[in-house]
Amino acid sequence: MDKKPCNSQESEVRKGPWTMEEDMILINYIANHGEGVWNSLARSAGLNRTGKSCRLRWLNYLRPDVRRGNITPEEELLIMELHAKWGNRWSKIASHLPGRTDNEIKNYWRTKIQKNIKQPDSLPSQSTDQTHCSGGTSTSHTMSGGGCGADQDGTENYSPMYTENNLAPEGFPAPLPTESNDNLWSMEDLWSMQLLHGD
DNA sequence: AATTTTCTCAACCGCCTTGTG
DNA sequence: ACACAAGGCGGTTGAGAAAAT
Repeated sequence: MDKKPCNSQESEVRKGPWTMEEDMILINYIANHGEGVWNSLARSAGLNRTGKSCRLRWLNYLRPDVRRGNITPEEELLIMELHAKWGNRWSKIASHLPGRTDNEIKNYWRTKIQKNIKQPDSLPSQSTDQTHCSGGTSTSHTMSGGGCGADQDGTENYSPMYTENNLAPEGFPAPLPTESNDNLWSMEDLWSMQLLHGD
């Protein structure tokens, strides 16, 4: 790791919503060079973003195998089961839901499930058995190192299953057909532009 | 039709862990 | 063994969209 703070760059670091152009740069760069070493990636790609920001953008939004759209009842059930088991270990839970990101699951939990827990009247049929885990969310940072290390099934990794009819650059899983097209304006455009720009 | 309220989601922040020199 | 930097994770917030009044 290079320990250079990269001098004045920091003052130029952009924040806030990503532009389409930035998305394209990031996608294009990763398509050609792969992920990893986010700080230098951000620099090399010419993005005035922090490595963290690039990583987040990629993982939560740009990654071609990100599955967007409604959480299915099956997924909801799984989320509740896993949450009951592990608490707020969102990334861990997400690893068992192909194409879903920890951020998405976290949001879903907070907006949908947690709300239902607070209003038992409106509980969906299956959520009755998990009210206990609302208290369990307080696992907070006790996890570090210990608890969640006991990952019985950490081996079963995330197998992208939505890779059909896609146009992805070589070596890339394809963009997923999503249930809701809200974000597709950018993703489709970006991916096709990325293809045009090629390598 | 206009305004207000509620909901959803993308992104940032701070802390912790891990890796490297 | 220690210090530093980067990566990763969970919590929180703000903006925009949708729904309700």
